[in-house]
Amino acid sequence: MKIASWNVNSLKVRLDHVLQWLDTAQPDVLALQETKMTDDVFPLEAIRQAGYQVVFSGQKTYNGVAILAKSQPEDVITDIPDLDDPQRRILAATVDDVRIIDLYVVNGSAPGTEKFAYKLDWLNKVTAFIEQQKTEYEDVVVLGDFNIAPDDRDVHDPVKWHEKILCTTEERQALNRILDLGFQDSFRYLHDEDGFFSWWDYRMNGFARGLGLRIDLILSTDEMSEAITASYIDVEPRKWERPSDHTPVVTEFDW
DNA sequence: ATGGTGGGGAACCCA
Repeated sequence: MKIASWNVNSLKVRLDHVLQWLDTAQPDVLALQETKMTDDVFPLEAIRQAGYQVVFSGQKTYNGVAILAKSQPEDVITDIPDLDDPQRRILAATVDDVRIIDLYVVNGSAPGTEKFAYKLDWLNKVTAFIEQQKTEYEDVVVLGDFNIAPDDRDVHDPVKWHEKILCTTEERQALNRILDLGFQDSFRYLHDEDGFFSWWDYRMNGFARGLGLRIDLILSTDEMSEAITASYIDVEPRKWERPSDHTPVVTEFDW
């Protein structure tokens, strides 16, 4: 089972990239973030014609998540307990008996801001939801744009980013609380080197200069993690014309 | 300390 995640930064602009990538990568599951569109204009037909079923939760202008899969995603959840939130950042569905939880984690702006407090509160509530889902479903994959670089290996310049947004101790502790529920960072399960990134700022020519962070993650339960056969970041789409600022991350399981 | 670029949508918000 091949599972992928990609923050597309507008599915309207990036639809051709997604279709192109699906055609060659052929994942069983692709979780998208930042579709930035309402459900009534979601490009259902184009995705179906590519051989994928899809469920989605979108809104105007911001956020928006979708799960594309070769099998029909079922038992869809878009809202979680104690989080009465118009922002469409959460989508859970079952694909081939694996519970897929697609997250577009709050960016958080900067430590000390209201948005940062919202990020930590949001992560707390999502962590409780993941804990609940883990009791209901045996096999769980939590993936998406976490907007957290797990540790300094995931940062091109850890000194410059020290305690900056995406790299603060509080955010990393929040991620660790999810991992402590019994998940592995599937990329780290196979690779311990630094210098692998999934996002580069559009500004200051960040991609060409290697100014990246690894903030797009695929977490798998400890048991599923033993079946990981490959985990990697596909940087190719970041080189395409008019790219997303994120590139797809992929994990393959013998599952 | 600031601002750079890109998407959305039509003046700024968000990242």
